[in-house]
Amino acid sequence: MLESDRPKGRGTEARQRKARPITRIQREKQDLILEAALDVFSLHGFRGATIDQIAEAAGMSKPNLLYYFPRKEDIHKRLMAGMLDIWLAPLRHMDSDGDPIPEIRSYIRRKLKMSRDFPRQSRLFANEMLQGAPRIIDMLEGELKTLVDEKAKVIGGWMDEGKLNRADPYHLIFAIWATTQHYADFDVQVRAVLGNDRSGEGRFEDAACFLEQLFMHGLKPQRG
Amino acid sequence: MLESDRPKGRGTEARQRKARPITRIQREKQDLILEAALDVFSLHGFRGATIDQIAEAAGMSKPNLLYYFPRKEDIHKRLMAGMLDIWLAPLRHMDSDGDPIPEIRSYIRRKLKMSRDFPRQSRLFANEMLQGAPRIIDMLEGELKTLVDEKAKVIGGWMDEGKLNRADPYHLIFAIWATTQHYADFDVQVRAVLGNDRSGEGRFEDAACFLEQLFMHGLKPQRG
DNA sequence: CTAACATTTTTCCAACTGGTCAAATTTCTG
DNA sequence: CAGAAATTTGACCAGTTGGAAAAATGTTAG
Repeated sequence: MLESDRPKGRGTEARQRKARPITRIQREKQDLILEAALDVFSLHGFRGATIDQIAEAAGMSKPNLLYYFPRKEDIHKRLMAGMLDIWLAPLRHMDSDGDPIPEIRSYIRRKLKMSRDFPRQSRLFANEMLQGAPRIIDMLEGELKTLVDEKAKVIGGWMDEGKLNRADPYHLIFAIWATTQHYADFDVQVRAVLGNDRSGEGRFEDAACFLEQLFMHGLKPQRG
Repeated sequence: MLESDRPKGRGTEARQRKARPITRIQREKQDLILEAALDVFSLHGFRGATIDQIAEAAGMSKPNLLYYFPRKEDIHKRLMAGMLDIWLAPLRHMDSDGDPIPEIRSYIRRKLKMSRDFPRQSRLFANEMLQGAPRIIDMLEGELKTLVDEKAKVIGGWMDEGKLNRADPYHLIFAIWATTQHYADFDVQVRAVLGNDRSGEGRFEDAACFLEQLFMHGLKPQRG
């Protein structure tokens, strides 16, 4: 039987039975491990990543790593939680009392900034999605859906007021997610296509301009 | 040392040393294997997938599978080639002599159809991208870049003629890729958010309508 | 039918996997 | 500094992994 299908019995904090205060070393080493694990998991996915890889990247032995996170799953779970906060923040921030056009414009910018500043988190998320989101499906159907439903209603309201062209708010959100994530998740492809010249820093500025234009005006010229 | 980093010496067709004609059984079994492997690789990525899984999905023993594809890599390589054909076809099909607006509109439709009809290929591609495209980086910088450069020039020409709003053609292509792939790669998320009601057949029709509207008109109403 | 070839199965292996355990070492607290 | 607690290490384990070898079984052209 494969390890990813096997049900796990115990909870996360197997080692801290008596809720001792967390030491300095504990915090430092845990951060070190999570940092290394983010590299590895975001590159190979849960199944493709190994504890040895993570331990080596964190500069410690495997048993030592397992002292802090008794199971591979535990590390992944922690990363997942942190990542989801980052991932959801830009949408959470969209203000129903603001002006529709600037609100959406700045939502796009925030989401794109997230792709630039936290590409590994984005890829971690993408990896989980590709695998059918086995470890966060509940969160998708709960927290995420709730948030999206709420924001879709807001956007729909703006459209009712004639402040935005009528369109499906859900698919609009999908489109923003997709276009912004692309620059983190498909980074290699973007670099390969743009070549070395335009794949550096200016890349994200170009993307921001383009996306703003796309979402605001579309492609069809307004003279015919 | 990890298997993904280890250099491989021999070529693909280790077993067919004297170029014998391919038998009926060979073709059938190879197809069966590739079909099964597409399931597994697209779900777990190269490192996460195991030969055992593929063999079981194909209904044969592991050594039997290895008789047809001596190395795990060989299967993946074959899938990659087939996938790239499918992946590139919609863009190849865009006609520089056609009308810009309808051409782009139908390109979007073709690409979205690809996501609907070949989601596993799309996810296989996405998996490879997330991992930094180690096995197809040459193809990206060669074949793909060439094609995109060519089509970007075409689109740029259309813009020069005033038939399209001015925008960066490369980022336009990225946006079309991103938005259409999303429905294959992030299928779970889309389903989770839309719920059971609207996540069925109509989903892709809704998406097509939305994307058409987005790329043609954008969000800003044209009365101010 | 039968020899030559193609296919399949059985057995096996060394490396890697996630994880355990007890002993050794380091760090903190009084 | 001493003792207790926290941390690190090395040895180990059972299951999995990609793959090899050879024997056993099918298939087919002459």
